[in-house]
Amino acid sequence: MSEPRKLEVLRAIVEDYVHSREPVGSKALVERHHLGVSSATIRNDMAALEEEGLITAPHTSSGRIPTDKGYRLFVDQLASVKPLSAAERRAISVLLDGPTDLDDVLERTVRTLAQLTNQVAVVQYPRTTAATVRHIEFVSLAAHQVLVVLILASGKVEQNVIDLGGAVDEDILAGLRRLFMASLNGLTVAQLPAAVVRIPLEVPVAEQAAAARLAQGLAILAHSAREDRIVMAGTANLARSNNDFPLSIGPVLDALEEQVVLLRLLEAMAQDSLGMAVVIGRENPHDSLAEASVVATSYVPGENAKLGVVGPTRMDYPNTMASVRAVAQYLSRILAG
Amino acid sequence: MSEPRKLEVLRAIVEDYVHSREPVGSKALVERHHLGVSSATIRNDMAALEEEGLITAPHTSSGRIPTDKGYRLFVDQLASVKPLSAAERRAISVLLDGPTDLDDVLERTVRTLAQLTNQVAVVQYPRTTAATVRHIEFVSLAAHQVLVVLILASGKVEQNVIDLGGAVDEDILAGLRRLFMASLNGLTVAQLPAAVVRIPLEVPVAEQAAAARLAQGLAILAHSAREDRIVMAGTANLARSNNDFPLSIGPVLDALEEQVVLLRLLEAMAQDSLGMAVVIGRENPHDSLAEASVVATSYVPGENAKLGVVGPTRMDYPNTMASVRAVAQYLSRILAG
DNA sequence: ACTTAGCACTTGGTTGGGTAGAGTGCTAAA
DNA sequence: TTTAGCACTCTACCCAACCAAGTGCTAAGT
Repeated sequence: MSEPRKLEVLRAIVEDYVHSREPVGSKALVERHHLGVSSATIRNDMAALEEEGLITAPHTSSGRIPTDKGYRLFVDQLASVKPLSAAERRAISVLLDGPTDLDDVLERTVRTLAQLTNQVAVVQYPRTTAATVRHIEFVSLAAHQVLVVLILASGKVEQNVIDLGGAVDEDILAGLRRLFMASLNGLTVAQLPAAVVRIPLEVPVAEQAAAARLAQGLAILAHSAREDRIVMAGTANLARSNNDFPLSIGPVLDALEEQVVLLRLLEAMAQDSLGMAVVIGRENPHDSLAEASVVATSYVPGENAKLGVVGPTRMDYPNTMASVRAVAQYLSRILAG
Repeated sequence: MSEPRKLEVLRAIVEDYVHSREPVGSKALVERHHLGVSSATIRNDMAALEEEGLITAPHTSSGRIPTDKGYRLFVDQLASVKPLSAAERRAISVLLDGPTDLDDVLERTVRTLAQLTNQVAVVQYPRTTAATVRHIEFVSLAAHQVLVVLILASGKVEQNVIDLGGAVDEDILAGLRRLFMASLNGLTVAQLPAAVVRIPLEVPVAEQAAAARLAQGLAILAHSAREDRIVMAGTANLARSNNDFPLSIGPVLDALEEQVVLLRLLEAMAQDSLGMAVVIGRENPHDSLAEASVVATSYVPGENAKLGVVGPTRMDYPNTMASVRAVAQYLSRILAG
């Protein structure tokens, strides 16, 4: 019994099962893949693979399907990265070229990825904890109301309306703005809250109340700027691809709506040497994703903003990984440009 | 055969079917509802109702289920508006009290509504076509790059990074900003594009190229500010409530992701005297929602920003309508305050 | 030491018939 | 107009038989 052939059998099982969604038997295998041996030999190999926990039989005397462990070995050692077709690459570039507004680009990215993979696509917003303050603006709206705008070097803009508690002269507001800018310019979002509380102490008593409110407004903005967000698309694909397995889609939709779960998961995913991260079935910490796999990668090399797809464990890993990687590369190129 | 009793029978059928999800027969009806007549009489009434197209029998000699027309008559004439329970009202106020940042509030609103109705909830952003320009800001980022920020009276902030095509002095940029502000202040978003194109003609030749780029950037922002958006939550409820009818959820998810469909639908929905709008099954223009109903209402009396839920035609209309109305009232109170 | 042919055995899915239950429509009487 | 009764019609369910696919094992072949 040769080790290489055993792995070849595993690969064949994974590929056939992903394709047909039905347990695959020894006879069908030798027919579809021209392994030069008989079905009996394959049966022996299969018994060995089952022994190792890489495949399993849903019922006695039915074909085999890969286990999570089997998929794991497949993606780690057996999957060759298929390059995307020209049509696919064209689709990506067409869909992603255009205005470079962050929201816009991420929106189109997630749609493209969903369409490309026929699965649920998720894109995490670039993390802004390390982003520095680029600009601060106070805009008078009504007598007491001021719109506080915080612009970060990453291009992200946060704003909120606050109440000053009393009328404040335009000139004073402008002066305060200059003071805030001078004190905060270049700080990271993480540093801002600590720095901002000291500012009111430096202004004339008459302006302290207003300055304190502004400071608090900025602190809130800094806080919400640090919040991670994800956008997603393609939830309908989930319903389609799993129409024979409708039981499991509820939990998955749940997990997807609880963005925190997904964010933590993306955060924790370890990437291989090529930067791809794959979590398969029950490897996942969250039970509701027990029958789902996540394929993700960072799209900005330094930071760990990620993007990826969520689909059934029985997914076409090579193609999915190729799509995820390609989209990530396009996106990082666009954001860098 | 009395007309009032016939309607009573229809009401009973709708209520039982919504509750049990199974076709309801004459015998079961007389048992559950103490109508003072025999099952044979009910059968006669049912035959009449079927004649009128208000109910239908899935198969010969099975119970009856309401048709879209039957639901329509039910909501128009038979449904009494049940007040929410104290617990429900408490849930709403707890969930919706808090910061009044627009994004935040709408997000919490949609979650609350989804949880309350166990259906998919949608909330449309307030329309901004009529919003006027409150403030414009140009922020230098890199040598050629400027962040253009457009702030509307509604509190909405749109921003985008544009490339000026060449270096521009800070002072010149400030001057341009004042000019733009003077020309555009108070205009509506709808008027902005026409007004903005004339501005570059009024500046020195040396600044015209930059002014033109800025103008175009603003026009784009105005355009995207006019775009309507919706937020939604509770898609998992769809999977849960329809677990016996998994076929139809794919199309519905599709329609929900194509926000345009939903926006147009909300737009077109006619409201009754109480401000509630209900579209039932095939009354809906879009085929993918043929088995779904939409219950919506405006949450800002003047404008037509709407909020509502999407669910199976077989839904509990009275409770759903009560929830939608209550949430809308809370939301408008919060936004007004 | 592997591989292979052959065979007995297991099992899920499908088909057909038979039955029970729920429900209807109709007729005739109250 | 209502009601009781009855014949009729479905669907859902169960059961048996059967088929197809697949396995594990043994014994023979290389």
